[in-house]
Amino acid sequence: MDKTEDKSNQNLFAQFNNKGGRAAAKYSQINRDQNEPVYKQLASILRRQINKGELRPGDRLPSETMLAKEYQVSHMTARKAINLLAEQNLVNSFQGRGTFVKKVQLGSAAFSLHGLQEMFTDEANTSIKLIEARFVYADEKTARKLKISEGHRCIFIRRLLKVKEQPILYHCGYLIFDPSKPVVESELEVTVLKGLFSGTGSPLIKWGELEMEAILLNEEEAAVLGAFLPSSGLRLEHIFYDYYDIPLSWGWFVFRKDSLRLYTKVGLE
Amino acid sequence: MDKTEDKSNQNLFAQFNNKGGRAAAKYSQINRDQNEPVYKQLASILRRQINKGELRPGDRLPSETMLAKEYQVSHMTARKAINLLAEQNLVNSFQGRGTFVKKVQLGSAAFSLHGLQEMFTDEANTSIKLIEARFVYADEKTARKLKISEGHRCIFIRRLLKVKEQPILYHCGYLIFDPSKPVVESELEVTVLKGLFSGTGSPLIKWGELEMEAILLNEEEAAVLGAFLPSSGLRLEHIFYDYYDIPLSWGWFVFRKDSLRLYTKVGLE
DNA sequence: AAGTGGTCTAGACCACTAT
DNA sequence: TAGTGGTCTAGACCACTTT
Repeated sequence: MDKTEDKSNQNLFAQFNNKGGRAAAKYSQINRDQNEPVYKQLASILRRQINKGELRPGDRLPSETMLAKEYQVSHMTARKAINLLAEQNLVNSFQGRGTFVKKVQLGSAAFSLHGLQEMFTDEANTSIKLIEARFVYADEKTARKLKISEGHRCIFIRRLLKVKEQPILYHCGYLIFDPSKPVVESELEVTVLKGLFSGTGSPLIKWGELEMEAILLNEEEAAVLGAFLPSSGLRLEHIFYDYYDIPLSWGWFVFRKDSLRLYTKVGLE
Repeated sequence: MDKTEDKSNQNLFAQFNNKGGRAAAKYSQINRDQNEPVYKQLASILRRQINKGELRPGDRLPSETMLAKEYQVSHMTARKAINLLAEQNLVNSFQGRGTFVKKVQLGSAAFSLHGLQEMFTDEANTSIKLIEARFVYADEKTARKLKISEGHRCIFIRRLLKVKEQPILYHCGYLIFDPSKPVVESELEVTVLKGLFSGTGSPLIKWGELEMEAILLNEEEAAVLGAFLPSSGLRLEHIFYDYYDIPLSWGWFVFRKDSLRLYTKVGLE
């Protein structure tokens, strides 16, 4: 049956398989006395089989019914194990056809800003300096980004984050001036920046748009960040919206190219 | 009971709530005749409540038991709805305490390379030109990246991706020369690049490491990509590993700053 | 002790795909 | 028609937190 399907590409990877097929299952069993949930154990077993090459990209996993029978678990538990692997981008399920091991996909890679969050955790060595905060009237671009009319009153702020006295991150932003919105005052506080990343910040923000791009640092940015010219950097632009979907603030973070590491993995290791 | 918990921050958002508490539930019910699964319907109802501000960041969702009772579904179905919201980064669950609406977290944002995948889908307008492919002996850096000894024989390739005759992406890479590995020949084919992104490529790759950084284009890169100097760009470095966790290839993609858009959203909209 | 999320089951039924 | 994934249930039990 599906034994033949397993055999079809076996030759290329013969070195990985001592027995082939489902004999491999015999080596790892579910341990009910263990604290780890059964579905996680089963997911680990399957992940290990993928890692070893016993299950290769394109291969079909044993059906949920088969897994349930083999490992003495219920259908729902077997499903949960497979769903876990699906969440981890290792397999794909197709109704009526089966579940298949994914090939490595560069397009599924994602660079997280988690590392940025960590910059703020080391509180003892982190300081944020408010360089400037002043009233301005919105120019054309600001008005467009914040969906206000040109000339509307705004607050423009510039801040610099230092870690161990090294300048790391330069932040500029425009806040709509509206005395009825408490976010305006609190946005000036240094804690808010940290809160934005770690999630302890203002609950007035419902959502935000982010865009990252490579830039040439301008003179001001280079000076503030202690970089030479010409020099490249990363610019992270953000617009935050409130619960009416009305923009609250628009701004951008500028990083020296060496102060933000964007690293990720694809596939399984 | 939890009604009091709801009230605690109500004042700030009074304008969003007509009744407050679970009266809101009465407006949306589960429709069993519909094709959409019950758990997705319930997740949508809760998502809508978050979107409207009836459930705000920090608020506790009704317990799974309550949801099950209110919407006449089983415990497991209510859980599945909540898990869906958790996957979408909207809520957090804590055993023994409850499930809470998340605050917007910049650190949880992630920039996907999905857009890159799309560059290759428009096959009619896409062409890949092999600029160079030649044998080289690994220098110190190449040897380190590929975990081989200096002087090991490699193949160095340079390729250019054009979309509608516009140069978009410049790819350089080193492949370990090993006649027994079929990946070497196939890596030279243009289809492989596309496959890497869309997942139809070599199943010999088990995993890969990726790093993105901002760069100043050098003369060669600027010339190939049709950019002026000085000019910034993005560099995506990659190392791919086989099923023995041995490096297969090392290389990098270079983009003009305007040809790769890294955009994402946080929170809910 | 009561309430919360988390796990697991055994069985039912459905939608889809292969044959 | 048989096999696949996908949904749903009613009830059991567990681990944890709050009161």
